[in-house]
Amino acid sequence: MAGIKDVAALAGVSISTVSYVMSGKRSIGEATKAKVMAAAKKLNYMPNAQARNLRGEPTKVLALSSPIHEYTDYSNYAVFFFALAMRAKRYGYDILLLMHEYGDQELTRIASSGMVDGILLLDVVMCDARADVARTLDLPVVAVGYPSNSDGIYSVDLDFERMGREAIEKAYALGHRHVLIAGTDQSAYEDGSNYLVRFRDAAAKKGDDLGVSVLFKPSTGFGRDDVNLMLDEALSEDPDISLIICQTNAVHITNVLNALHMRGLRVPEDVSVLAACTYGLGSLPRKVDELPMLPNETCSRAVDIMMEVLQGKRNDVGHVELLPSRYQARGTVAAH
Amino acid sequence: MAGIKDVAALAGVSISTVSYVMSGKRSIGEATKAKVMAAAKKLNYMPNAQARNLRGEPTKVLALSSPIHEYTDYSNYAVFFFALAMRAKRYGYDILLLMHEYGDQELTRIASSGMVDGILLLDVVMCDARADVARTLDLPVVAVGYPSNSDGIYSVDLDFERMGREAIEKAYALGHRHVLIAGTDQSAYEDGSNYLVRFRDAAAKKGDDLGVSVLFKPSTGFGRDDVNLMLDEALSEDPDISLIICQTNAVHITNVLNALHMRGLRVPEDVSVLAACTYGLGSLPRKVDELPMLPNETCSRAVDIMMEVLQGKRNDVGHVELLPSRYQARGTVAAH
DNA sequence: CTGAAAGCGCTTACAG
DNA sequence: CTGAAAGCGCTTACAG
Repeated sequence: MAGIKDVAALAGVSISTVSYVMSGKRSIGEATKAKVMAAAKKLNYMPNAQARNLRGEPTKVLALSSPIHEYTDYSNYAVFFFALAMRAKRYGYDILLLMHEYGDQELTRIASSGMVDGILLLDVVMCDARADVARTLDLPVVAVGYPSNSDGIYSVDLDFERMGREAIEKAYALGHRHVLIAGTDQSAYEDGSNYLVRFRDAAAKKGDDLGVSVLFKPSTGFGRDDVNLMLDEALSEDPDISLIICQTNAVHITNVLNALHMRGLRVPEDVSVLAACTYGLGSLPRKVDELPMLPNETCSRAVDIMMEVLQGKRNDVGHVELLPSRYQARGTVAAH
Repeated sequence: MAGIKDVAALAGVSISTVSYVMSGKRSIGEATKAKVMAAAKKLNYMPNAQARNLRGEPTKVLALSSPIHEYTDYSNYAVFFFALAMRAKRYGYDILLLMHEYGDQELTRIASSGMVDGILLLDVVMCDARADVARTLDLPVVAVGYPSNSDGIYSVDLDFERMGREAIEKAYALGHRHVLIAGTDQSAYEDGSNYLVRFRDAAAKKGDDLGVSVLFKPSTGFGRDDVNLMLDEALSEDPDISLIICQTNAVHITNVLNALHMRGLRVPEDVSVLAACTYGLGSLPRKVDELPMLPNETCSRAVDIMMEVLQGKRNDVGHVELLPSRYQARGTVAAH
């Protein structure tokens, strides 16, 4: 691995000259510059990043803390990963992956290692230990997700409470008075998975306000039998359900549609179906009205904010940015 | 951010003493050690990784090169990501993500930056430019996948050629003489996606040897209509097809099963269905016989080999390790 | 049992 | 237009 000394020796100049040629921070005689360039190219020289970092230059690496849980859905995760990484790349930043279950220790370790310029947080829970640790670090932290302890970090998220309210308002406007929220795994709600809880609770609250009955059923699984059991329970508790909001995934929703079909219920004539907080259902063969996650939007924004902070353009730690979702109509929600 | 000087000052000792206490590479008086530990804890001190690296210590970071293509399936990717990252974590290594479309320039940059101890390659194509670059680096490179230019790196992969042969051998043994391979997107084959090509070509070759007709149909999409069109074409070209090998994904396979059902064809009585080179179909409601990818096995092995190389335990660059797949019988393949 | 000093590969004031 | 030297935060021979 060629170092700056090797290049200097080969070009017959001092190492500072090599450094200045590489950085372009000083005007250099054409002849010298050419010699240095030739030597650098010949030796395949690139400055050692560690040495630059020691001098206080940015590492051009962002840490991405994304703890893995039992119920972690790899495919949804990947979308966020990629979105963040792609955006970071546009700014010349690489991503260092941290996926410990307990992300907070990890954070301290990486922050003091000096290997990254900032930290991105994924899979944020309502009360996130990492947000508290962030306060003690002298590195900027931007969360995709909105913890309750959000001072000390920057947060970007969809406005899930608004999404929950809008879903029920829309239902109300269309004449629905009995709504079922078919949720995902119970444990995800108990662990405080941010968006699930916010959406559900805001929907329930709005239901109370408007006089819309909102029944919540977490799922025990996504298979046909699980779905049938869930529907049996729900319909026996409230036979008047006319709108089902699925806060789940493609497989589950497919099975819900199948189950309704089997019961002779037409969509949307008899029952309306809406997917909320879901990913990329648009590419599936079976279309459903959707209040989708917008991972690209949130992740892009998170990286943009990180860049603004790193460039010293903002100084409002604790700022929370909530983006609106976009309703995708696909013909499965109708008036009742 | 507290440095070694701060700790030394607070503890009233020299920085070398602090260093030795932290590393444990020298015996230190109990009193001094206690003072240093207390100071370090109080200041939340952790050694700066950049500085250590400059001194030649390992960075404990592995680069993961995983170029993104148009047809990249995020969810499958994620499985490999996670498997590699989890295994690396067991050895105390973090992962630095590189996802440029042209991974080779990226590789040179990272290698000379000194930020990583080694490089892992994902999404390897038949003739992979990155493998050639690897030769010029003085960092170990381990590929998950088996390029044709595999000297200069270490490679780990499933034995897809063997998998292809075994699929046809099994078909032959069960009396099938007309087999359809329903493939994924044509472009994936054209780009030389390693495993797809190896499996298909080995299957075709074995078909020739045994007198089994092997028809290959790439897919134009995974939806119901795409599948029906593909089946129409295939069955008109060879009406005697009795086994369909799907080299695709869950959505596609589901639609193949549906399409067969619609045509009044029973599985496996009339047509057998086998999934090959697929991911985690076991968790889907609809079970299918499968020759699955084993991402955990391959990725674990890749990281293990990387560690062996880093520890100087092996010196056989160019080594290729091919792991056998495991046939998962689930009742959709029968005698004909 | 502990410390002063060299050096890892760079960048950047300070000189000329 | 170019160079000699200090220093980033560590580790480790070299001394005592």
